[in-house]
Amino acid sequence: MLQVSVIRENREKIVEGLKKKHFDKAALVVDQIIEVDDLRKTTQGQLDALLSESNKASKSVGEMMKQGRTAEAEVLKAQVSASKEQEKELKAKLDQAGADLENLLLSVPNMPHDSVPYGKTPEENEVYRDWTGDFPKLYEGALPHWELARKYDVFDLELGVKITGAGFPVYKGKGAKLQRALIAFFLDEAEKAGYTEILPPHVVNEASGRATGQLPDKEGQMYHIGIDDLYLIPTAEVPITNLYRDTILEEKEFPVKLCGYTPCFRREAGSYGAHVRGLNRLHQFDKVEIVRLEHPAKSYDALMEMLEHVAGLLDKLELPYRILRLCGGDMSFSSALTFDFEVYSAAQERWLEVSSVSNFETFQSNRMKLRYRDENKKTILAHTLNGSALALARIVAALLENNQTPDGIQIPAALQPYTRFAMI
RNA sequence: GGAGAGAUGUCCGAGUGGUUUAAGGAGCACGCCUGGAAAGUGUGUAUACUCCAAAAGGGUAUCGAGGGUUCGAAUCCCUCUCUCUCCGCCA
Repeated sequence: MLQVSVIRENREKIVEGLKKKHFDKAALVVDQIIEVDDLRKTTQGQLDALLSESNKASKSVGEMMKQGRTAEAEVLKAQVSASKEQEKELKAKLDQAGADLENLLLSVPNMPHDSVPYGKTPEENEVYRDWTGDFPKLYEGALPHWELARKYDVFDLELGVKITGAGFPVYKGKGAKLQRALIAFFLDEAEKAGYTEILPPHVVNEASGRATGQLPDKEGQMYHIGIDDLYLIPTAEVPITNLYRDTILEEKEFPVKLCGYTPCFRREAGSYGAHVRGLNRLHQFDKVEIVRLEHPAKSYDALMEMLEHVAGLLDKLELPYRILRLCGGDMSFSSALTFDFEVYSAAQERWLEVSSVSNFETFQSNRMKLRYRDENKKTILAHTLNGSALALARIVAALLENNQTPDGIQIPAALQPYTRFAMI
């Protein structure tokens, strides 16, 4: 959520920037925001003045009563009573203006960073760092991972359908151990990089979903538990970032670096088709997430650091990857700048998105009231960032496919201490 | 699930309708004192919105949340949320 003060001061720049996000109503909505905010301000001024008078009068009533000047007190009482109606009206007007303003602000996506390329579709994303190494050469008869799963019995989608539904895989034997190994590996690497491990709840309340930007706009993407009004988390970003909702940090507490493993639940409504076979798109998958809270002046350095952390993970797993800078049209609603990591899957002959690293600047912190106190004791919104480090299912797909040999599937050296087997 | 108690500032804690402008204590910050420290002592120490060109300084709201009664509510009433204790159930 953008701040009204920022919108007021940078109207033209914001309208222009939001074009990148294809938010066509930008000019109109920005004008509405300013108009409603003006109304809110004048109304509050009127109400405050009225309340101030009532408060003073009430105090006088108390004094008069004490001194026994009851007749005078009664007159004053009647006066204050009379102004009540007007107070009520102004209060209602103020509440309405506040609600209208909130709704307008919630409808505006984050301002993209200057470096974000124009473009609408994933094809228009910019290749930030291409893969310069070799691509795996597979032997004759190499299989896609869903065939490999059958051959080596590492996961079973049909069993998942039986007990839950489509998109909920059951991992088995070495397949299950591989999941566990990857989670432990990713968490250990994050710890080495200075991230504190968090194991949060896997369901969150509405306030949390709102703060990180999943609600109200992306309601249909999350599983909702109606009986208790809770949501299954689509990513650990939601509970972990929300640990700091309604918090004022001291400047010296930066940077806050957190990581956590959670399963992720996504309804993925409407995304069915040729590219969703096997582990490519699931309703439940495992992921280790890194989250950072940063001083605004340092958030882009932090973003680059996170980028290198994720790159390091893929290097250690010996997977070919490239980094994309997302264009305005492919970025999420709440992000200011996003880099995606894609791993090349040789058997499918396509790139698979395995990580997304984003700077949200103040978009989330404004919604969640996450601030810090600067040297002048002023409270200022912090910047929030997060990235997948990494999402498991597609990493598993790529590992199975790229490392297959006629004798089995080779486990990368870095992972073997965790799997305690070298081949599947 | 049943019964009871409770929620006050950074923390502890007083406060049952009007100098509460939230007592007192602790913590923290700055100063005095000291050779230095402790002790002592003084001052300060919430958030949001808003007025003012800015600063200084005002106004309004906030005692778990929302509503109500009243000229006036931390205090009385209603609804909700959460926490604790005991019992029941249970990994």
